[in-house]
Amino acid sequence: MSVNNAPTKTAPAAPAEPSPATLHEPRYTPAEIEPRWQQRWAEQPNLYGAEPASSDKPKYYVLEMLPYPSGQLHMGHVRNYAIGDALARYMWMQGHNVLHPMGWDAFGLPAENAAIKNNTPPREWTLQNIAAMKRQMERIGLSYDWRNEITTCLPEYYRWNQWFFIRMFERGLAYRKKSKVNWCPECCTVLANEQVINGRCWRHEDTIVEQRDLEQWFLRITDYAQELLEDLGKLDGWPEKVRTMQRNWIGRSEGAEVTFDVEDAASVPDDELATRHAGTAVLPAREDVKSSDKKITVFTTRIDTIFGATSVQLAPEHPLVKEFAAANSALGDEVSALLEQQKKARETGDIGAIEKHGVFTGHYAINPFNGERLPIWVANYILLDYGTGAIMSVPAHDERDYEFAKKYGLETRIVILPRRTLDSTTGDRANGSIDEPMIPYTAEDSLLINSGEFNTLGNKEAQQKMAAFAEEEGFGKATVTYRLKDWGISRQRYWGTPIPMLYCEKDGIVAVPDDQLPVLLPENVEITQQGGSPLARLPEFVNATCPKCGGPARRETDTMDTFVDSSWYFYRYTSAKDDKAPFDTAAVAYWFPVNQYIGGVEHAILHLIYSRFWSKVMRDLGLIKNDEPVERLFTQGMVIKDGAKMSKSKGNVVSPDEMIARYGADAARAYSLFAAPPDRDLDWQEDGVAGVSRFLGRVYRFVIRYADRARKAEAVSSVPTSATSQALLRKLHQTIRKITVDFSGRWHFNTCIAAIMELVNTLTAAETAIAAGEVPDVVLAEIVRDLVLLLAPFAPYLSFELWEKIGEQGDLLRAPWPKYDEALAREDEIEVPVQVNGKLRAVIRVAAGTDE
RNA sequence: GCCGAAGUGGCGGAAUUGGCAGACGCGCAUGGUUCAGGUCCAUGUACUCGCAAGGGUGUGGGGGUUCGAGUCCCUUCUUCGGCACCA
Repeated sequence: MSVNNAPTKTAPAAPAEPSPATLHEPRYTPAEIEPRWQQRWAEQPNLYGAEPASSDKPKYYVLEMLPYPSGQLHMGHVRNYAIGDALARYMWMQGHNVLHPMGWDAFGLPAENAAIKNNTPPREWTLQNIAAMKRQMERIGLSYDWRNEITTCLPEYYRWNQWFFIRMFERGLAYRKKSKVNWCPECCTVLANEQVINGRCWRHEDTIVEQRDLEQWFLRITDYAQELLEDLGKLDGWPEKVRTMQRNWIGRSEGAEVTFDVEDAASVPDDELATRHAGTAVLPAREDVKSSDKKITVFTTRIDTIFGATSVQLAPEHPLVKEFAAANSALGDEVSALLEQQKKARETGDIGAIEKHGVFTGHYAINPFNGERLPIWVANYILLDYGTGAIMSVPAHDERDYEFAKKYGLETRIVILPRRTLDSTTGDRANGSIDEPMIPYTAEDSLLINSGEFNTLGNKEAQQKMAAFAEEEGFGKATVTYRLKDWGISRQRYWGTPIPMLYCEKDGIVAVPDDQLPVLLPENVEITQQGGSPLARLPEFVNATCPKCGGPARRETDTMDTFVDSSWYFYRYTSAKDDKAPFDTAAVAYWFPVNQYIGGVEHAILHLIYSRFWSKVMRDLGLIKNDEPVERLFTQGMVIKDGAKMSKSKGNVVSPDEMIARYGADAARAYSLFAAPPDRDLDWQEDGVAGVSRFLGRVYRFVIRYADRARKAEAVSSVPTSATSQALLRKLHQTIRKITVDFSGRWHFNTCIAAIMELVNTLTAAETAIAAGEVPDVVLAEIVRDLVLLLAPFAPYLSFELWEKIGEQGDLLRAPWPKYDEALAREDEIEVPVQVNGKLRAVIRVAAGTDE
């Protein structure tokens, strides 16, 4: 309606009945109700406890990602836990035996930073934060089984990190090597590849990660690359987005390695040497030219194009480049420049955009397939850490090689043709017939030319035959390369699990024996921001005895990446008090896999790939039976305010405490479910919380108003029906159906809560009829009772309060979820629109169930 | 560049299978209740023409299939997320 004519408008205002209900009604006061129930729940420590494996209920393990104890819950946590809590409560009510645990990812850098800033020991700071956050969780009313709470920074937990580490060491899955590692100058420690995002630290998005040469401990996750990739196919309860991200991260690529000999320059006749120039030309095969002892192995996915190779390209850091540069300082300088460009590109994050530069080394490599000698170049776009750090360059059939060749005037040789080209030009393919504009021609469905005995083969077939040929001849083989690298877990920091290793002059690297575990993290450590492991400054920690020879040994002073802690924590929840083993294998066999895991998508390729790896290792150790830890994964969206993720730096943080103080925990958590579907980003609007709070108030008053009638209702065999009670029951059963169906998979809790709102709107609209006695007490009792049950997963405080008010004695959490009756939910008549030529012509009413 | 998700009122979002687009909530408007209000209640609220009855237009844009399209097909634009000289 238009609103600009208010004066003339006569409001229908059927003199609003002085609604007796509104006069002296009790008000909904969450500030009074919620603490009272919180107190009562606290007096029943086993309220949300899972039953043992002997339970006759089907098991259901619902898990939310454990938080880092920063000291403050934020709205992202509240949302995450509200989703999990609704599910846990629903599953209990559906008759499942539910494990719903919580713990603390308690090691990590912030504790050390806080220690420096406030002069508080990391342990104390962390434990205080845990206590504070636990209080917040209890205030929110989350249904955790706290009996199996874990805190990863306590020795009872981290000793098992050490135990696992030693098991992996024994099997060669943990090893030490010197290599280039990512160094965050802000964290003063090494980072895993997964913790580097566009060349920046995952915790410091403005800090460029440096490369350093360090000796570090690695876990051989690459041993499981293939299985990690394959088993993604089994995880159909995971979001496709996460599976794709992991697939990309593992980055499998099939191809071949081919080893090129490097020509011995001394064997080249003088007349040829005189004609050599800038390394742009391929030199023909010559019997009298000998190989040196140097070799270059290249990785290629297109061995079928090897006859088209016109140069070999090395990464600036390739070991052979160092040898070449040692004898040629001018080359050394140019290579340094190339390396500099590559580093810079990595740091700025657009390595794909830098201009290609290269330099000719003056050396030639011999193509083992035809004896041709290819100039060896160094190029800034070749990465040492992918493949072999060396490639064969085929300008006619690779975009990058083409670009490079064009810039430096290298030869271009066509060795594959589109199949269709050959259909029309059946005979001579010797010189090919690709038009210049078609180059680089990279299509896979093609045929070989100019490739000696491999001519006319299809390229797929050629790839197999050529790799097989290389293997027979001993200069290559088919191989698979992964982008995934081994997981570097050494951290030069204090607040983490000590790596349980010793260095003995006589016996070398020795594991700490199991009976000496845990290697305790010392408490009296001075923490500073200066580099180097803080533990190295504690002689009483460093100096140890070799368990093999009894002689002096030096203790490892690095600690483990905190992602080790979270890689297996959910197994420990099944038996957190076990002091003989990381967990009770029988309990794990009962509870695993986790039925539903809920957390943020930011862990898609950190925690979620590490923990899959860890599970597979534990399976191979014989500890567990399951191949995968998590059956279904749900990634909830972020909480946004004013268009940006809530963060202190942006100043748009909404504190859960403040929301709870103002509207109550029920309203805050129900709003976090109502404002958006859980997998999407949620735009926080405080007025919306007020709206949900109003709704809860309407529920409260409605139920209280009829609590007496509901309580006194007596079951009767036949209920007199009226149109009103029919309509109300229909709406009720439609609502039950909607929410039940949604819990089975779709999880659009926003529409579930909307459905309850609709139900309440329908009920309030019928109050005149109810007052007039058109709805029997039994019906009213059913409606009121089911309404409270429907609300229980979303607003537990209010539900418990009303449950008691309507005279129920039993535990609401274990009360059976209401069943819907299809017959009652069905509409008697439905309206069917009839359209002709796009115009609505009529709406006809037909009995429900009428066919088309 | 490649892969993925999403574009619907003033706002958050509904519309599991093609069937009256805008449920539910916020906001806003009017009225009532109230000493007061970050209270409660009622009614209205996509846009647009019209005093009204009533009409027209509408789900990022363009085309198509269909009696009927937010939904299916083709094409295109925009936003967000991931990967990226990966050989």
